[in-house]
Amino acid sequence: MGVSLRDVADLAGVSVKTVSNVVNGYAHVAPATRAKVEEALSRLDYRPNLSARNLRRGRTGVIALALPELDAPYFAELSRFVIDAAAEQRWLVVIEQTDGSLERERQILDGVRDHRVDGLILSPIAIGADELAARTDETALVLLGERIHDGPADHVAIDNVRAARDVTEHLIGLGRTRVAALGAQDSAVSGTAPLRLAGYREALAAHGLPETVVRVERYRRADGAAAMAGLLTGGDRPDAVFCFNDLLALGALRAILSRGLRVPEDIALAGLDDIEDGRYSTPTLTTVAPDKAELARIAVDLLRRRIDGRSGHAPQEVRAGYRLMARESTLGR
Amino acid sequence: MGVSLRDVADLAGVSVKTVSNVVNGYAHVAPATRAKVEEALSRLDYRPNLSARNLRRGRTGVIALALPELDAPYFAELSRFVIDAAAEQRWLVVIEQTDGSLERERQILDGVRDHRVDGLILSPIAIGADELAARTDETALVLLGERIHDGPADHVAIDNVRAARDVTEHLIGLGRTRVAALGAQDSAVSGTAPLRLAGYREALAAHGLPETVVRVERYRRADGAAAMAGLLTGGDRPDAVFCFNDLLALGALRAILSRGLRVPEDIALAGLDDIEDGRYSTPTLTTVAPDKAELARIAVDLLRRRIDGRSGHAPQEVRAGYRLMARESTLGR
DNA sequence: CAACGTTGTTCCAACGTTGTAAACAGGGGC
DNA sequence: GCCCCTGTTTACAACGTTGGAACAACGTTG
Repeated sequence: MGVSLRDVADLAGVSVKTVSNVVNGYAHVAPATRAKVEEALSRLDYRPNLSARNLRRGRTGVIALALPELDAPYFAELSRFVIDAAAEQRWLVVIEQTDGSLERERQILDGVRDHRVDGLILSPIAIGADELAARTDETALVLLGERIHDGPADHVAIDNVRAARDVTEHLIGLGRTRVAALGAQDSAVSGTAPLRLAGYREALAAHGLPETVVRVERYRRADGAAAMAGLLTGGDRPDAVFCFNDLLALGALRAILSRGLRVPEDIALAGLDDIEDGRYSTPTLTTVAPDKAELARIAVDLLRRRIDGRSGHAPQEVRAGYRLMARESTLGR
Repeated sequence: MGVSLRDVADLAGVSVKTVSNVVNGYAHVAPATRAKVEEALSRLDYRPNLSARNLRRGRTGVIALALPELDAPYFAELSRFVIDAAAEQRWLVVIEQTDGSLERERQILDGVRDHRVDGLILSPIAIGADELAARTDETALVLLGERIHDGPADHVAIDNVRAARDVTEHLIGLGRTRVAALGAQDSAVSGTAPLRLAGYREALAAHGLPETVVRVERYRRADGAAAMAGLLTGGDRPDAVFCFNDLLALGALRAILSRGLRVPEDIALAGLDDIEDGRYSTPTLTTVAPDKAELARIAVDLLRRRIDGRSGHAPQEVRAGYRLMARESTLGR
């Protein structure tokens, strides 16, 4: 093994505890002693053994971030911010991928128990509020990016309903009347899809326009392309499409362009997430930009409070900001 | 704290060590005893405390993956595979982001996080072979995606020179004669850029064609767009461009299209990495597809060997496979 | 100058686990 | 009936750390 407190203590000619005190910044250490110890510390290049420290303190200094898939750009971008925010608390972040499967989400929620992590930030897809409420484990938990009403855990997200309504209003504001929604899901118990759908419906209802809703299995480019292709072969072609995330929109864009139609002239297109790809597509993609840094910061902050002291008992519900980013895909004709 | 071996032992009426033996699958435990213990284990829902186990065993069960930035799609996709491959070894993966800064790479190599991780997979950008060789830390290390000749550590990558030559040959094969390379770098001591540049040069030289090399600061879409814009305002417009990664290519694509030029009719375009974005851009992007799953698997495997037993002493150099993916951006005219 | 408080340091125990070695029980061979 | 062997179980120590009690040294106060 490496250098231990005992080694340092021997070299400095003091007790192990004194070295520990120096390392931990305990106040009452004589300057001379402190100097001796610090000299020894740096001579030996001492690094605390964190397994031991954690065993003693009952903490691991590691939190888990569980999300559907790391290679979806939105989650990759979000992870980056979470890692950075966690680094400020001197936490390491391990990433778990659920693939959106209920199985995996259960497993992770459950497996958090083997004391490997102090807390968990979960971006749930499949699991329901009731099941979450029923969990016995007491590990700190923060839900990210989904709204489980009156949920059993702290939760941070943007206002999905309002964001969806804003985008839809934007499309309607262009003068489009056949506005489709792409990205509804059958399975999602409590995901964001129903919320975005609700926002879409609110906007259409407010203008007395008819709904067209297309379902998808997952939220990848391929799903967007396939769904869009279906929409284009149908009789009544939409003149605007709100995709529930940017990947779907980019897939849809591809499907539209490859059929010789134009965006935005023939079909205006908008997404949600503001992934970087959408800023460089042709045309660039109108979208909603959640404040990812804020989401991450809040999530880590909530987790810190839960871990530190019981931060009040009632689960908190925090909203992060977002901005509508109008780009080429919804320019007026 | 949670349930410990002692609790289980008390309930089962045996010693702590016997419970430990059952948990660890030790052979010589009487069936009756084993049954009793297992009953108690499940009654109490025992989970081993990994801090304690790791302290005892001198392992943490965690490896670090250090890469420039998680939100570059290539690294996000790669991370996914690394996490999956590590999961098979029952390792958790913590991700560190270097932002390609020498500072951060040093910091990570040196402080490999105290004793927090058993090994490190590093995708280096800035650090040089000499400095790597000089490192004192003995944590297992595998380099990923870069070729440091006769390096001091295990290393896995695709054959960047050959891959770059293949792409360039492909462009030349279309009948293009003014083939530019986009993505050279001044700073990189030993990055992939010089290797890709070398491959490009080999191909051009073989056909007696002139070189055009454009440098970039970093490998993001914005850099590709800016560099391409520069290339287009110059006098002698290229009729084909090999970008050193897909992000650069997508940025370049945007720059070309926004000037009213066509791809591939006016300019054929190819990248390298095979990120998903390039499969859905319009036109779709010709690229080299490194076998990311294989890269990850090999990296984890090399690391496992280093960690387990001293796996021979000579650093290994392993090549992963790749495929040229010809897509719309290089269709014949 | 004795009692006392303050400051600095050490000793001991404990966190939960597992390797080592020793103790123990039962069975077979003499 | 004794001994040894095998199989099973246990006691103990140790991994490196830190909280708390104990203790030593010192200066202050009555």
